[in-house]
Amino acid sequence: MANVDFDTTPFVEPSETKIFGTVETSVDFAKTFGEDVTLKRALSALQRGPGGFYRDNVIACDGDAADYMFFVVSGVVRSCKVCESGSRNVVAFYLPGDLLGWSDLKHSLSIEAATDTAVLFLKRNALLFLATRDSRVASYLLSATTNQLERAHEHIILKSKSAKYRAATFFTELWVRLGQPKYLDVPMSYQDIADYLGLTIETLSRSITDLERSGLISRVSSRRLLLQNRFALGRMMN
Amino acid sequence: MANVDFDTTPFVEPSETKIFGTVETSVDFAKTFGEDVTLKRALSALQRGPGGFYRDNVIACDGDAADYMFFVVSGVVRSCKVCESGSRNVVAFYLPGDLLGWSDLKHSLSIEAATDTAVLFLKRNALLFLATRDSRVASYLLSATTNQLERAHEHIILKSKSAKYRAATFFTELWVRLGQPKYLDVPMSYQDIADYLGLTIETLSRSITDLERSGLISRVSSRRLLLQNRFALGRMMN
DNA sequence: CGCTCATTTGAGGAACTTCAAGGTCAGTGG
DNA sequence: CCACTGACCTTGAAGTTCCTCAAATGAGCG
Repeated sequence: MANVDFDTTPFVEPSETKIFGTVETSVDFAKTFGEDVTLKRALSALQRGPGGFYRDNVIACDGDAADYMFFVVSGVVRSCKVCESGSRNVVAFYLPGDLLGWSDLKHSLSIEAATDTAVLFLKRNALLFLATRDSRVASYLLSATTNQLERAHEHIILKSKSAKYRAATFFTELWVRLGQPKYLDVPMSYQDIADYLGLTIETLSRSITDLERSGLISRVSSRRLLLQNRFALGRMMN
Repeated sequence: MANVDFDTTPFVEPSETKIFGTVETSVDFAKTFGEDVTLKRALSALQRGPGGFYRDNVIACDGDAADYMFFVVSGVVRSCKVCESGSRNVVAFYLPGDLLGWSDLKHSLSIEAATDTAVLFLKRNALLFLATRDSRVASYLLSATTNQLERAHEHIILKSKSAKYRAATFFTELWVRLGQPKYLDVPMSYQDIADYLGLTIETLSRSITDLERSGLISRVSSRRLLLQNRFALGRMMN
């Protein structure tokens, strides 16, 4: 795991950053709940943002009051823990459409932009209150948490596998989450991935080289991969 | 990780097993929701059981339809994944008061008794429907999942630490979950713990010996430990 | 081009696993 | 009561995987 310095660059206002849209993002969130106008209005009432963040900007610190939850509009967000020794664990990556920041009182993880991102801020009290009034919101929140719980369980299991298998699984699942594009353009740094998988960046690199030699993936360019034989990846167990 | 055979012993009826109470268990669950009589009645209407299980009995198989959720009344339940190679991952332990089985369609993990247990079966449809009618139920479900999500995140982080640290943390947290008793009577087998921590049983054993030599814990008897210096455990990082 | 930062590669060492054997304890039957 | 058994835990020695440190290569940018 890498020794990292916190990047404490403050919140970047959306107006400053042309790359982040505003209109479509609200729609993006609301569309999860269908076409109900009242609900849409209630949701946009409690949102702030979207906030734009550059890669490695800190969105919320470990220990901060958990007043807000975060809805990813674009880019990739990571949640991570840096321990005294300086080693870092990336606990999860969040893609557009994901909602994060479930802790009650304080965030127990640092929430950071893994790429340039746009993030919607949702006041958690307001959201939870809304859930008590509208069961669609409540059931959305519940299914969001259970999905993330399932994902976390898979992550736990993954961490007991070999380095090569971890890497292969990571890229395959990322590819699926990104909608199975022709080429996998890996959005986050290899250091982030290594910290997610519990490997050093060197071991990750060697694993990728290894996968390439086995003909399972190929490197089109630095961060652009081609998954050659998705099923062979599955067979390569433990 | 151990090569394990599935124990497919079927459901044990409560009547057959004197060790599992019946009356107090319903109360145990209902008290989570306070004294509301209607709610209590609704909850007990959708429960089946409590079912008694002996150690290593399978409560639900990986792949089974997820019709029921499980509420632990007594004992310890584990959820785990056995992969083709025969290695096993224990993903979580559930203690009395915990609710598990959140997956939608199919369970993706095997749910088993880690000790003799009593488990309440709750029809998931009914429970989810109840949540749409009573926001207290909805918010209970949400807080249960977020707690487990937080626990899973800590588990993920733990799996990147040294063997000694993993063992120390495990025993400390178990001790806390069990209400900080004088002696820690470890309820599950060392094999279960090793599979939870992603270690072999040998490495776990060596780690415990190591912790004992460091004066951090001592073995009172085989499964009864005394946490000597809880704070030194925290300092012993990575 | 020359800078910086990210990634790759190599060699040696540490941590964990594997394999094999021994020890402990509770239950069982002589 | 004591030997026998089997399940579970502990210990030792050798092997493997991954990490650490160091250096080289490659990519992106002014």
